[in-house]
Amino acid sequence: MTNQLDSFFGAMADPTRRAVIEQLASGPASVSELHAPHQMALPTFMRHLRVLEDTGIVRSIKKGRVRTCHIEAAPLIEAQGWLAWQREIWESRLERLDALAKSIENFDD
Amino acid sequence: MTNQLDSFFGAMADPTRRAVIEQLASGPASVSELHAPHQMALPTFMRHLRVLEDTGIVRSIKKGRVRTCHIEAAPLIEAQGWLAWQREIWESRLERLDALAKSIENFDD
DNA sequence: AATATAGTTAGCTGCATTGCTAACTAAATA
DNA sequence: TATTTAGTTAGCAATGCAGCTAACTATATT
Repeated sequence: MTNQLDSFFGAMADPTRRAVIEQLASGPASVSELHAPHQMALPTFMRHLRVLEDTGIVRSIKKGRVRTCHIEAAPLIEAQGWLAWQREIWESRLERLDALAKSIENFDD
Repeated sequence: MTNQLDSFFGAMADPTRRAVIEQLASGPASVSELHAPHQMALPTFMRHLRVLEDTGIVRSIKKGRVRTCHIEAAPLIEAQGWLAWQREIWESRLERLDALAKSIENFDD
């Protein structure tokens, strides 16, 4: 019952992790480059990175002593799809309500 | 620095809460109706509802002894927008890379 | 060979979250 | 008026999460 969405939304709940996504959206980066903008200690930051990797949002390859990270599209697209789906349902419902309201208005004629 | 997105994604990280959203997408419901599909004790469930309300995803009105909940579009739309924005950035980057790859291919001519 | 750099592992702390039960209020129904 | 129903409040226990430091490995650089 526990969806992929669980870990995805959990991962995105943290501003540090969202910032990492934003940075990676414009291209791959090393751990140090990703860490630079953030105040926190490196091990703490690494934990955030690992959450993103465990969720499949980020992948990385280590070459020499540098680990390069890049974004993985699928989970973000899936989450976006879920939100779009929800939205579709409630918007179509609102349209029906709207149509109902209009049909009631017509009683005035 | 703590965005609206923080609490939104945090709220959506829980499957119970996502189920509530799914249920509410097809129309308003009372607390009992929302609680019915879930095993957990009512006070526990109420806490989930409150998280959703605090985040602004759900609103509710109490009439008599019944509290009726309904969905609030704005936060979901905002989150969807954030995801779409990220996607746009990395997709345009991938397109540029693709164009670059093609221009390199042309050296064969 | 010595040093600096990049990342990693282990382990501690404090706070938030998620579950529970018990006991309560307020409104509807019999 | 007594009882049932709907929701709420208070408080406890277990767990998870986010932060830290200290100490370590492996790769470049001088």
